Amino acid sequence: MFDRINTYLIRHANLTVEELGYFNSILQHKTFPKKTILLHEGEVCNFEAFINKGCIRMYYIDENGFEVTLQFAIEDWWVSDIASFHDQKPSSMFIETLEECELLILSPQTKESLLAQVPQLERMFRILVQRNLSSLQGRLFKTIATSAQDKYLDFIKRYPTIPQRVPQHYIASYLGISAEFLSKVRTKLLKK
Amino acid sequence: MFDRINTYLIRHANLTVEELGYFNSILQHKTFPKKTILLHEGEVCNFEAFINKGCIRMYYIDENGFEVTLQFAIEDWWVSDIASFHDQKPSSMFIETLEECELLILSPQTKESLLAQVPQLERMFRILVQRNLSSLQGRLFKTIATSAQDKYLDFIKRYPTIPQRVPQHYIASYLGISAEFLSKVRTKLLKK
DNA sequence: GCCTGGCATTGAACTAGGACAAGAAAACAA
DNA sequence: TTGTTTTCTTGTCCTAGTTCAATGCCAGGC
Repeated sequence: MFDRINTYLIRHANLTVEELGYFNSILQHKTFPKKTILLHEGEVCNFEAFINKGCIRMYYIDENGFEVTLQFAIEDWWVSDIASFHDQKPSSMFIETLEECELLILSPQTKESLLAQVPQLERMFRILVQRNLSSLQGRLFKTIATSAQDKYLDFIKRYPTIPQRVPQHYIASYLGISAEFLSKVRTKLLKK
Repeated sequence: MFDRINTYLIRHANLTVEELGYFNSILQHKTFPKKTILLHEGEVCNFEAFINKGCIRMYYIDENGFEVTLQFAIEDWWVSDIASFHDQKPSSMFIETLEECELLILSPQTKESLLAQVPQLERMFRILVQRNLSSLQGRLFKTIATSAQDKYLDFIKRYPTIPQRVPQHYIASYLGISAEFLSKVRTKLLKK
């Protein structure tokens, strides 16, 4: 049950066996069926979850019902609305399971005490957020600067396993194009 | 010289007078004329700089010379390509002064020793990056989901002082629209 | 005082991608 | 198996925003 996260932790922080054990001991293990909404817009996000198994999508919806997928997350990823979690303020996004999911969960309180007990995790989480930030920067650039086709090609190159796991129209909403147009882009690519 | 940053530090971390003094003591104070490129694409970013005075722009350029402004930064902001700075790998962005700038600079080494001396700063920097991430998430959403006009209105509301300080075509490149179209949007708004 | 180069504006022609509608094809449930 | 829902495709028409080119504007250097 803790194999994945321990492998992850060993790679990203060097903890003693006791620290690792403590980390494991405060995690809450939960499973959720497919299509469970873990966080609604307007709610406060009270989890930071490590995905042990499954696939999750984070997305926004605007006034007109238009959806933008912010992120797909699979095994070994952390999911949370960090801003909401950290400041305990209402979130403006949704988080939803796309498959049955097995999660290891930190609450704001357990995370606090974890950081108090194992201060060097502060650094691990910082680096995690930094990487996230940096990849989001690159994505914003591509979203603005490149064509639908290039964004799609880039996506399947970067995340080769995702297209097999999630409906195509969610990928469109990640790329910032309509589902119909993505379909057209794909047929054009297949003809070559 | 350290007024601004100390006000900032007191607000964001609670340091003792000695810690504050130590922080100040390792900062490198530098000024740069307008239009100085502080970081070129391909270079390793070796600064994390607090803006004491001035205005800075971070941007990407693609193969065709198309520019995307990632960020404007003014007084009280930190600027750096965090990924490049942290991993000491080549950056893919440019950082340029738009006005004469007065900066307080950390190098990778001084930042390391600062964090070693004053561990609770680890948290301050993490929160800084978290806020950044969260606002970039919101921006990506708006970039994808809203019209040019709404993006512009949102921008001037969020950053009311920026339009007076930077050329308009840079704002267009921040919003992800052409300079010409921004001009058309503006004249349309003025007619109302 | 005048020239020069960066900015902003405007218009005309064009295009990438959107919206809508309708059908086909999977996926799922019972 | 059959009905139901969700997903994917394809075509037609449409529009927000681009590109290009021309013009004017002003700020700064000498």
